[in-house]
Amino acid sequence: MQAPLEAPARPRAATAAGDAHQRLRAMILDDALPPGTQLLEAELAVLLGMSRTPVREAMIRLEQEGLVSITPRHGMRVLPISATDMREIYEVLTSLEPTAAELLARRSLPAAALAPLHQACAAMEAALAAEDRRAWAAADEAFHRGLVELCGNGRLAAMAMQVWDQSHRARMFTLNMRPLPAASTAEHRAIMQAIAAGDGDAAREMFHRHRRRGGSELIALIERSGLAWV
Amino acid sequence: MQAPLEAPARPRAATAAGDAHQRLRAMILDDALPPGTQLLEAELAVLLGMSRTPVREAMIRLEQEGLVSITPRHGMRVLPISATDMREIYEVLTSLEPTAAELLARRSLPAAALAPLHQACAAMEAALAAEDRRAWAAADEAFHRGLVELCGNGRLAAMAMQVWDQSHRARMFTLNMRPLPAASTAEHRAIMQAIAAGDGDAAREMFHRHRRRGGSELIALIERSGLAWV
DNA sequence: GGATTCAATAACGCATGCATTGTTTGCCGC
DNA sequence: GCGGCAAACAATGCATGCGTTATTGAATCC
Repeated sequence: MQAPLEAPARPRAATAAGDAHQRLRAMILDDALPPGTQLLEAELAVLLGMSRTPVREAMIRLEQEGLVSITPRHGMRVLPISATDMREIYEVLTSLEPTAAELLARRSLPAAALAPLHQACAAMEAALAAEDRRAWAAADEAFHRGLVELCGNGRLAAMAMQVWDQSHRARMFTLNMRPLPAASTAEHRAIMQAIAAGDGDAAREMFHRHRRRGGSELIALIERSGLAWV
Repeated sequence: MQAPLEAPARPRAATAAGDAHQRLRAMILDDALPPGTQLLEAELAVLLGMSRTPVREAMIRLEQEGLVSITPRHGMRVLPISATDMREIYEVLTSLEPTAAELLARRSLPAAALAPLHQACAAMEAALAAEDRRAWAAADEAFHRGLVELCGNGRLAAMAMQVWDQSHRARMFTLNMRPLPAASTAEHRAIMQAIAAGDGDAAREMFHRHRRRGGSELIALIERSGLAWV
């Protein structure tokens, strides 16, 4: 986990540009390239073992995804997340995810289609019992990803995942600063049941409250731990 | 308005890539490059008077904005908007914009800051009286843009504008197929007043109903006028 | 001593060339 | 005449080179 800043060897994408995008994105989310890191095109080209052209294309994608900023003579800078950013992100999620829950509930999918959500809930409960925060976070992510991906609106899903990614590091960082997320786990299960029952209004409402609570907790944590953060 | 497919002369961006992005985006939204249009990198390079490199970078941006798709040996294709796309887009807007209205209402900005919205409302009412649909659409866009830009959440604003752009052509196309948007105009005014009064709940609720009605009207129109559209 | 200007340098944006790879055309067998 | 195969072609993805321009550092002036 403390490898000396090296490009992880992954299943290569078909193109060097796609490969660069995936690998840089992974390195940013894993904190292998911590916030504030500045890298020039040429440095990235060496790091990734390719020329500047595909690196540039990857940088453009990462910039549009809100993970880095590009400044002409200073290369690419991994963006930190401030308390303001977290507020924005949670406002967006508080808006989009309850909508996704409502849409999903109203889709009346066959019960089998909701299996990923059931599994995520179970994994969350198991992780809570084992007090394994990392496993809990993974299950939480699986739940939220599954929810937006199943809701039947690809644009909504892509947007939710985009801000979710932006806040990934902050969630990982605060994970050990929070009490065990017992309430949150129970809320997921309740939302799950409302969706399975096809109760769109309940699913939306419960998710809304879930996000409001979770968001304010996280933002409070971040503000307490100092600004200009992550 | 029927120029023979030529790059419009605009205030040039600092870089050729940025210039290409702006110009292509404008040409797509203005229907100078109609949906389904396929253009190879080399063709775009000639059209825009630059080499393939900056064109490629512009294409990547446009693809991430959901305006075109890139297929390796077939170049860039201007994406059409189907009824399904419109449903997705309006679901996203129905989620994000009421949130923006609520956020804006709760910001209690000085009254002067809401001037853009007041002006947009007035322009909409004037256009309605003059039965000028094009002017009405412009004012409508100004209102919605102003709303999300003033709400204090840049991410939300960017996301809303992205899907707004995606549906621009469809709105323009259906403009003359709809009755004069009298109800919609009145709703904007009412939302405006709720925002000015700082009543977040009312603003959100009214906007929610506004979008639901407008969305279903538009989708009905599109479905009636045949699929695989725009 | 500190600020300013000019020159050297470095990074970038773009153009271009090449190898790769998918597509298409033309030919052959049926 | 039609389907299949092979060769030519074309578009792309990437590497590379160059001109432009911002930045840095050094020398000079106040």
